[in-house]
Amino acid sequence: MKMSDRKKKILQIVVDEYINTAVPVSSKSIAEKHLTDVSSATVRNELASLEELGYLTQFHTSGGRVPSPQAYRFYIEELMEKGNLSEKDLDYIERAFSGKSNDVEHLVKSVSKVISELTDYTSVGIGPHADEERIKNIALLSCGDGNALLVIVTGMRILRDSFIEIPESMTDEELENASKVIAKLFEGKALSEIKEVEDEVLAEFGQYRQVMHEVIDALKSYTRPRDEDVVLSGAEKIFNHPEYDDIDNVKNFLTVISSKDKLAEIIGDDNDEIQINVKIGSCDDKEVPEDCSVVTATYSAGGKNLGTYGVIGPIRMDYHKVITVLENVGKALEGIVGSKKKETDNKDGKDKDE
Amino acid sequence: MKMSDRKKKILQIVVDEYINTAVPVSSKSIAEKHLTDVSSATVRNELASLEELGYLTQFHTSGGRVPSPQAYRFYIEELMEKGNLSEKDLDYIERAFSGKSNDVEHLVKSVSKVISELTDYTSVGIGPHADEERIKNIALLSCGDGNALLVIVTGMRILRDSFIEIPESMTDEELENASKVIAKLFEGKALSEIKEVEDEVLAEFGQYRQVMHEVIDALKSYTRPRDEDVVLSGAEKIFNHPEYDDIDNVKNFLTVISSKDKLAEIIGDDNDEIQINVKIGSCDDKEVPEDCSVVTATYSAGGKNLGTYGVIGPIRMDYHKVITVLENVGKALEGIVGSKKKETDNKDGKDKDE
DNA sequence: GTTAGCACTTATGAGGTGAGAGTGCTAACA
DNA sequence: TGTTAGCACTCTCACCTCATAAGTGCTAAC
Repeated sequence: MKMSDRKKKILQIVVDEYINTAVPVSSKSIAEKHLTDVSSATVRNELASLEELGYLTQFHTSGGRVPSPQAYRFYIEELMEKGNLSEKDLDYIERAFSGKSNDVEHLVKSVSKVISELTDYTSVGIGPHADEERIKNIALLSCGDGNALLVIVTGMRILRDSFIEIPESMTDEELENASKVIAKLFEGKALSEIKEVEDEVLAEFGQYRQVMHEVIDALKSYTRPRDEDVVLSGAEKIFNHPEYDDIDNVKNFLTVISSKDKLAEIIGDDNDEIQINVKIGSCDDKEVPEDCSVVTATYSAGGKNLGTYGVIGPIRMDYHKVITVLENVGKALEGIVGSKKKETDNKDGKDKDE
Repeated sequence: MKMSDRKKKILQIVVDEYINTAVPVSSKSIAEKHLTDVSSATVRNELASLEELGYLTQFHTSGGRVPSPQAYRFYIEELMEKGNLSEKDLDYIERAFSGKSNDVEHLVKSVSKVISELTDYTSVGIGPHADEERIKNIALLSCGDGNALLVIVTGMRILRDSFIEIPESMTDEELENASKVIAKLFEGKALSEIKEVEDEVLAEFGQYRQVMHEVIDALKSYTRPRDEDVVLSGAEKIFNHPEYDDIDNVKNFLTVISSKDKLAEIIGDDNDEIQINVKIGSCDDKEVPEDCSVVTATYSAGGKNLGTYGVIGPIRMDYHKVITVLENVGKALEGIVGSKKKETDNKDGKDKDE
């Protein structure tokens, strides 16, 4: 069966209406409010046929129709009317990101918060993979009790490990020297390259091979994603949506969002090439809880990955709003981080003397 | 009216029973299960009198009785039977804290997790005030783009700030020297003492006064409590308790626990001298949400504050279990951190050369 | 292809009922 | 004076019924 224009129009009305009201929509209301030139009976015929095509479902015979996941997908891809945010919202984004430092933790938190505030849904953010970050500085700081703190600074991110054990015989001065050597060795390297230079580096450290081993292990550990990189914002926002008047839904939802692992899984395996990715519960992705929808975007600026951010909420989500917010936040980030990047590059150019 | 022994006994039965079953307890069940030597009518008379004293309330005439907050308080102070944890639980605690590093973030997280797992309630932890921490090491690490990272290491805690701006004219070498001078200046000082030495320190830095200003500001900022210090564990655990089958209660609860500020307020203003502190919703503390109860303990080891930890849940809480867990975790921490402290002290002694 | 009309289905809410649980009170008893 | 049996009273809860409203599917006519 072909999708006539009228079918599309009606489907769009159903989805729009349902997103706004959360009430199953009836043929009568469509005919009265939106398609005044035909009768409810005609609409009814169209609805029946849309149902046959898999776009609509009914809870019970007399309950109006509700869009299926397939309908949402079609809506997002073809039907949704484009439009931008209000001045107020754009302003909010602008102000939120002005004067932010280049610390990745702050960035992830504030991006996540902005998205949650503007969309009125719970938002999740996960920082960029550390793999490709290049080491800017690295130091071993003595703690005076047989331990040293390993600090690693990269372009967008400060990493640190718990303490590293150092031999009792190692003096503060030796530690300092080791620190300098290590800094020289690793400066400019990406974390993903550590493995490749491992053997070479170890060879240089005859006496303090063990310390170096620990340092390398710590560095390698940062290429794995960490719980701390996952940020949640606006968990309480789900209560603003009537599907979460039901305790079981809340339970389900809360169980998922209280596990950073699960969140990371849901958000994480995005295809980087898709700018906006929509996963609808159970049908697209078995990690996404049933009855939930996840919309994510992976941001980057100046060729640098800035992490993946998104919104998690009911399938009946205001996709238009959410997608528009995600797009605009992306643009804003690109602008701000992009301009910062430029400054940095210039300075780097000046400073560099190799 | 005086509290006869029998009244106490009956009150204890009511509280115990209600904590276990969450069902209002009736005179009949008390007479049948616990006080077989008197009739339900007698119990009824006692219950009526306990109600008059303010220890019990009824939702409706035929609904059995429920303990009032006052009853819980009395129960905790006088009636509750003491007893220790099972071997299994003690083992769990033991294992959880073995091999932990002295990084405060890890500590707070794992303590909070252990408490939540063992009590089956949501747990909150807040790290120790940084005020009294003594600086062990401090460094400025160049990031190569007009910024430097300030890293501060203290005994129990690693602090770090976002980047600090440094003058363009400052070379890496100068920065390194400044870093060394700063380390010497502040080593051994408590964060709370920064203010006192501020002027003196600034005087030493003719050329790079501005950098020093930023460093001092950053240091001072750490004496204020920060959101990041508050940790939440087992939020989903509330669903294991029937009072949270009600959506409004869940909403209330979730709204509170998703704000780190609110959590800090609830947990934070403990009197340090009280080992275990119980706050019952609205009657003890207006920060604690109504219908909620918060039990906290402030831990310390070797004279060092280790933070405040606790449990938040329904007023009908298993106080005995919770308090026992908190006590045992406290003891375990004291043992472990205490022994670590000793090691550290010895080494410090060796190393010190002033 | 569209429409009016009508029978059919189902949710929802009001109203009623009986069982069950628990209490308060009273009068009798030790 | 404390304890008890007995009984009337209150309140919840589950269950049923019933009327209503909303919405559909189908059919026959346009």
